[in-house]
Amino acid sequence: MARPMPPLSALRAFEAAARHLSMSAAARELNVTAGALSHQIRGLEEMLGVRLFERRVRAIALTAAGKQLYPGLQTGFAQIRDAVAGLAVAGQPNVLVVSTSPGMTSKWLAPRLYKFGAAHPDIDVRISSSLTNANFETDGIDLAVRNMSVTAPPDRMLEVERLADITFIPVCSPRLIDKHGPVKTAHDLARLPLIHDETLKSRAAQADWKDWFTAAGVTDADLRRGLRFNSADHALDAAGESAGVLLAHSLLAYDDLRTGRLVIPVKLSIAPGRAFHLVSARGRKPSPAAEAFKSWIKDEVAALDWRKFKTRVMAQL
Amino acid sequence: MARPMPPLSALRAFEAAARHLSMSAAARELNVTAGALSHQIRGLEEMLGVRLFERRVRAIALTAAGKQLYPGLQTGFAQIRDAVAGLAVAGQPNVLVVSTSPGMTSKWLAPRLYKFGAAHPDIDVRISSSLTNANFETDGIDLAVRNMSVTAPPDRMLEVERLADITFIPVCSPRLIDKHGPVKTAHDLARLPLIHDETLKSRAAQADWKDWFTAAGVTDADLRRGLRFNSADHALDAAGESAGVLLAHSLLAYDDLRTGRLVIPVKLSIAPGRAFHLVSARGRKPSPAAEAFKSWIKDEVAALDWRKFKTRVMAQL
DNA sequence: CCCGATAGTTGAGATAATCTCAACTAAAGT
DNA sequence: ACTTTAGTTGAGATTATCTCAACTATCGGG
Repeated sequence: MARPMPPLSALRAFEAAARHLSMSAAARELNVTAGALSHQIRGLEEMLGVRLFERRVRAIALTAAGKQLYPGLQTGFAQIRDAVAGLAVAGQPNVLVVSTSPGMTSKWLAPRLYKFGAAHPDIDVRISSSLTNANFETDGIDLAVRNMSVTAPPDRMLEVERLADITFIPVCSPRLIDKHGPVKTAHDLARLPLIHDETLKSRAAQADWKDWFTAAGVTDADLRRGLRFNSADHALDAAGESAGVLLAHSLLAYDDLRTGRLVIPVKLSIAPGRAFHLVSARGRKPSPAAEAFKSWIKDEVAALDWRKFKTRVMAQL
Repeated sequence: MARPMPPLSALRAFEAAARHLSMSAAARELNVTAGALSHQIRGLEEMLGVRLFERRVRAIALTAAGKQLYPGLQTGFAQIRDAVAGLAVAGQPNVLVVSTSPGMTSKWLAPRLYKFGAAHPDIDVRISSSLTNANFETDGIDLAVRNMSVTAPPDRMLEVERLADITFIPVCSPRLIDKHGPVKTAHDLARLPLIHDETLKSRAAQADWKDWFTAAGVTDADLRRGLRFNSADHALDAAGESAGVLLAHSLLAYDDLRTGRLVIPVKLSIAPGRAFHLVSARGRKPSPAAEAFKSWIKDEVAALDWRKFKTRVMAQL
């Protein structure tokens, strides 16, 4: 026989009174009068058909039924409070929530965040990683790093600062070249297995292998073949595993290039007219944590040494 | 900055709508109009200062904030409901309350309970499903099926019987293999999207992908990526939908393997030294219903045919 | 022993939270 | 093109929750 659920406010009244073993203390906690709690609990007892408290004149004690009911309610209400409190984190002054793509997160930002942490031990940075743009109004984020067109019209709701221009460069594992023989020209490259990074493909025009080969004057490359990924980090990992040659964001490939895990087989690039941008909500006063982060990330970008990875930009798209 | 607690009825409205992803369905469950829920949730969003749902004209979807808030509320309200329900049935001789995890419930136990009902029509089995261990003293349960270490020290308050050893096997939809190409080795598997089942992660050491890849000799798999679930049934459902490859409990994956919805792409497993156990309160005379259930579930486990799903156990953790 | 303080209860009425209803928008289905 | 459906919104109705005041009875201090 299933009982109908009693009112949640009555259950909460009981839980608080059981925890304090005092109507008065529970009333203070819940900002109501002891009379309110007394009514609530009496009503609960009538509905459930059991006595939950033994009343003494100036004290209350749990009955066996009350002892049975209390722990599950205590845990349940605690979890509800924790869930609400967990959401509150986003508004805390020393918590900074930065939204960016998984590719940018795992291939460039995450490996550097320890430096920010060292420089600003008082600031707790949380990376909210998703393939779609997070919403400043609804998703509790403070800042975003986004891949956007450099000619995008201003959005009245957003402050946007250009951070790092994007070029697309072919990258592959040196082991791929060992396996397939020397690669000197775009034509040579066309016979390698290709990897396609299709991040954003459905939402915005992106440069891809077709653009690269066209700019290089190669018209007969078979672009249907090859692995396709919808996250740049997965595509870069596949390239690192010799799965093929990837047309990669230079910034995201940077660390793998620096370690030698990836090389640039043909030093020709295309510039799609896009850049990573720092984005925040217009009108919202930027917090010191957000200002510190912006300053730090600009320094990190400025500190990158591209001299060993220069390419000739064949086309400005 | 701690937010004041919002009204419980608003949180309940949100939880029901989030669970159904439908205002109409949630309204039916709560016996109110969709307009009532719409007002409650809008008020909750204003109070918390975040959007919890993205509104489409005839549908709603959770925002990131909504996804963050929902699980804790869902668990919290489930525990409150269970606590009230537990009070209702305690003491009824032909009611048997069995506590276990949602994964065990929906992926293995529930599909078989009709057999127990057929064999014992006089016994009313109630499954109390939660992610945390229920308490025999307070939660009104008669028996539990728990994932425990096989070397756990005896608990003076509990009778514990080993039921079914746990191995972790990689499983995925055959459609994932169709999409990504042949998977023959652990290295091959490393490039598939991963699914992480984080049930129990915060409470007990669990085997995970890191353990599996390490045992397989793969040291460069990127384990930060992939979907994460805190309930095995959700993880298995995602795997069935081709979201990736999951390191699953063999027992919980059994039915999906048997039907072919899931396959084992690389037949390598790890054995974490854990097993499902039957647990009851020591000192309490076991009821005939509990004895019948124990006997039945042992028979069900013994009847499983693993011949088609053999794997090589790479490591005993 | 008396008196004041304290904790809990109870009934009546006030307050405000919650709900229904109707009208609306706009996408989906026929 | 029309109908159906899901969700939203404002206004007003309903009812759950609350306060208040009066009460009971124990406890502690003088």
